[in-house]
Amino acid sequence: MRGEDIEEMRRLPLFADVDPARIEAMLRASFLQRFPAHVELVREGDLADFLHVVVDGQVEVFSAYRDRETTVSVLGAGNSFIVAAVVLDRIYLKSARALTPARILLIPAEAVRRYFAEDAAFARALAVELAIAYRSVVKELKNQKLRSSLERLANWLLVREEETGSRGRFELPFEKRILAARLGMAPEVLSRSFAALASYKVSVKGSEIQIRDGDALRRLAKPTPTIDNPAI
Amino acid sequence: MRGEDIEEMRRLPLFADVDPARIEAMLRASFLQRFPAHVELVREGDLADFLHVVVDGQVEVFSAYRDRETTVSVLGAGNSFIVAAVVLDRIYLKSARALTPARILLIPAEAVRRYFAEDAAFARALAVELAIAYRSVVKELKNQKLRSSLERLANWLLVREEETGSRGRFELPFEKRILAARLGMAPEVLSRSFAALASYKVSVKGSEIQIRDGDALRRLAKPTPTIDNPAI
DNA sequence: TTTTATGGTTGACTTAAATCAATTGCGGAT
DNA sequence: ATCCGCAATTGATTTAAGTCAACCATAAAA
Repeated sequence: MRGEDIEEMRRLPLFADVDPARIEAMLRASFLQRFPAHVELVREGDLADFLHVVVDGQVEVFSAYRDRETTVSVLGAGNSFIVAAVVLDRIYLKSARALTPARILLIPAEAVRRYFAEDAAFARALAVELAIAYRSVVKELKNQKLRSSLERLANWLLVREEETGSRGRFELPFEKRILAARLGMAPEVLSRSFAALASYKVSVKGSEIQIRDGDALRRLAKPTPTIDNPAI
Repeated sequence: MRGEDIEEMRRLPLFADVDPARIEAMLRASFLQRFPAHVELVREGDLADFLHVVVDGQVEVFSAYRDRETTVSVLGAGNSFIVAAVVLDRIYLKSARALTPARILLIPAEAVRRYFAEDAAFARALAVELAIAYRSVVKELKNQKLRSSLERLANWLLVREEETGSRGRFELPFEKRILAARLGMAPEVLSRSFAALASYKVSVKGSEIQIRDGDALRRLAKPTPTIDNPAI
């Protein structure tokens, strides 16, 4: 990996408070690689070989079972994935593919485990990363088990709206069929859910969403921090 | 906490490789408490005050939303819970109640965070604990999103059968309505699913389950390690 | 500009699961 | 042994979501 790239990567939250010399050593063993869209990055069932960090682009994390497939999350710049499999030296539980052309930082699993064992600050950073990841999956599980499709969509829209600056309109960050898989419904159900949200003053024109009555949508969505607040 | 209790607790996986003096200090600040059945141990939304470890008895971890409620997991001796909330100093995402009379080890959150910051071995033990917990929630999310009720029940039975020594018969470890909530279905659906499994040679008599044709059940369940193997 | 491929929408229908209501079964208390 | 209370089951029905098929919209390629 090149010096300037290393400079860019060392600020990742993964390396918070870690001795710079150690970060440097880890990064020197790593690869910053470009992938075209649609490429499979990791395959469920394989032994974890690299810790992945999305530098730019979008990555879809998904899982297939029999003839079904579901999207677990869609990651953007700064997100790392498959940390748990790397730390435990286990197989991947999920697959991942590039949704757009993407740059991914690949840190060899064996290096991650070595520094995890040697460097207390890095072990703590990983623990914090894992704790956050754990909580977000728990929220997602509750979202799935406790809500209908329409409620999941309504809440997703509210979170997105907030994340994009609460200006009452925003672009979908990816295709609707990906959103449908992410929210755990068939694409047709997503279409109909959007149609149903018209009566709550939500307009959809292609990938452009407009929320013309946030309060009405919130009354439907009934958001709760222990599912919807990504910061807690 | 009493000396003999401390002796019993220091062998917990949470304390693997941690300096005995530090374990002792942490345990001296802790409480080993008895709770009667049905008591609420932690409430979703409260700030995490203690790391909980089940010493004996059963604990149901659940979450309520609007007029619905779902069981996230049922824990037994040796399991710790709400590790992530304690490490991050955040609110609980889930509630917990004693399902049976239970003894719980309560380690003050503030002590956990102090030793997490000071003791590298403890930080690592927590990271491993979190990584394992993370992976089990991911499996559960996939189980929910990719399988029907009947498939979830069939796979749960196979896992249980294996865990109890593969002898073709075992007892349900808790009430059927808890199992229904755990598997994400209404109690009536569980009843009907059990009835449907009769044609796969599964007999149910109260809480006694008999699997008379494991292969037939496996053909229906189609278990996959990345959802069903608790060891990976 | 037309063609073509693909994503998205809509309609009709099926299936899975939840709900409501009425019993039944069972274990503990008396 | 009998009663009580709750869990579990069963039946009838509703509702949510998935499926299949046709069609429409849009954007890239010819």
